[in-house]
Amino acid sequence: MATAKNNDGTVGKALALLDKVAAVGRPVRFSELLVESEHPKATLYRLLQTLTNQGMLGYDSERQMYSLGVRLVKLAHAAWQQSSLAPIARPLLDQLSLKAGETVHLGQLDHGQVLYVDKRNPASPLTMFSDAGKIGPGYCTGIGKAMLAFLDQEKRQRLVQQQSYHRYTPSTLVSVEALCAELEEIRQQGVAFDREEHEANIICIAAPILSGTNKVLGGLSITTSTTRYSLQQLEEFKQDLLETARNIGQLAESWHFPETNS
Amino acid sequence: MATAKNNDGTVGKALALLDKVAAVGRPVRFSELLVESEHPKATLYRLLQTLTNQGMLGYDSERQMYSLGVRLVKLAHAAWQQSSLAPIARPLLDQLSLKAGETVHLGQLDHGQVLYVDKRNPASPLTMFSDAGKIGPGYCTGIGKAMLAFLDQEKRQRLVQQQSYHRYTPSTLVSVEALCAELEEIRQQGVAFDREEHEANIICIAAPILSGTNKVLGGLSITTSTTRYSLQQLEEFKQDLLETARNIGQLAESWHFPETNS
DNA sequence: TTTGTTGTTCCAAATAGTGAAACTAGGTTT
DNA sequence: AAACCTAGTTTCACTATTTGGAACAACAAA
Repeated sequence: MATAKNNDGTVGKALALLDKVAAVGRPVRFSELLVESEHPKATLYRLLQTLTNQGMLGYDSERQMYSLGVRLVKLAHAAWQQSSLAPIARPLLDQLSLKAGETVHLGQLDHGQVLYVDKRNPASPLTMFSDAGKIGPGYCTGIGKAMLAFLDQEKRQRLVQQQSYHRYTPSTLVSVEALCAELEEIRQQGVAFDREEHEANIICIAAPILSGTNKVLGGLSITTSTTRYSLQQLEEFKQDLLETARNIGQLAESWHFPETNS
Repeated sequence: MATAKNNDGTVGKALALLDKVAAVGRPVRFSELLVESEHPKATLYRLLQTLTNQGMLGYDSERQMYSLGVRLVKLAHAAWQQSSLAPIARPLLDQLSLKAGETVHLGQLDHGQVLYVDKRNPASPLTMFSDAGKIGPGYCTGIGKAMLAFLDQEKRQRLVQQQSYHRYTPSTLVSVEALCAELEEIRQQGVAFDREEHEANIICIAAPILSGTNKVLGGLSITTSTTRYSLQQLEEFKQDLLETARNIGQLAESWHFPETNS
């Protein structure tokens, strides 16, 4: 849940508010925001006004509803392009997904969670949880575990502690100890598996994307369902997966690379 | 160029700065921002700090470079989903693009320009933010003209005046008069054509998406190249296009609908 | 009309933002 | 190695902005 504490003055408050509107997921009334808000009426009101005439929020004056604004979509386009691995990795994702014939995900670390930044699906549309901009848990997805495993001790420790450990399926790892052991295993194997830990029947194999100095830049996975592949069969993609991850890392290296967020 | 004047205090300044970083399009140094900034060093510095630890900017401490942050990508996902026609229109776009066998664009109006919010290309499957979030000119694209044509007199007048009228190709309309005449024509026909006005060899047919009260919600186009279709042949899609646009309008109606920005 | 919502405006007090200037850390020149 | 840049960070007194209680408007329900 942890979104931005109120440190950075007005800007912080404004952005927290944006998050709140985003979290609601639909246009929302002033009063609805007010009850959950810690701000007094007037303050909240002015905050909303500011955001609205900045285009970060949209306001439907007939229905008196606030929603996220188009300016965000524009900004995000730029963000996606310059601050994610996605544009760099694009051709390589295409290639990998084509070769494997399965869905490929590209993710980055964001406060211990996985932020999916791209996805490639060769035709057969499995319905599952993902799309660019979506976030997923770190402790029970292939990409999440792969990234966590290769962080340096200190960061890893911190992030492992702050996972929320909800038991999505019977296989979900729900303790710090279990996760740490798993991460150790992953470090040895070089790849991580999701053994239906997040969603029943969905399995994947994942690898971290590392910089030249072994900083974690992101993660890459091949996802499929148990009706089509077994975990053993998935392992056959290991070499291709690792190679692609390595290539993406190198490409990122030679370009620009904002390291992933703690 | 016109984004946000410095009215709304600190938040406004912070967001303007975000835009600036976005505009550069690559990671950027403090000093580089400083020379273009009207703020004194210290102010700019603190602004950047605030944005950075809010996750709106990323900071690479080794290279001392700022770039847009991942938080934007998350927010945008939500924005795209709740504040654009895209999620509603999705299945209809699929259908239309499949039927026509050509690329389909979905756009909304944003300060007189076209904000593309989705795209469907029958050959290569979409990736979300790669194209969503892009902006294009209003006066020389199919979608742009279709939307402008169906605005009410007053808004249309204002937006037509503030177009930038750059001559992209020999066919580009570069005067208020020419554009107004064209818009009149479009209103009569119900659809707009892009006759290689924005890019050589690229043509399209476009229709506005209207609400029940005839407010402009967005626009829809089928794009192709002159090597494959003539304008006359494109016109054959007119009925399908109009029907899809009508359906999207109705769907939007029955859900929520932030009207497009002036 | 009265009462109850919900959204908007006021204004004195408090807070947060400002920016000149001082400082620090690397690197370059003399 | 001392002097001198240049780029980035911190300080601090000053001031403009933000704050929020309370009053106000607009509208609906009783």
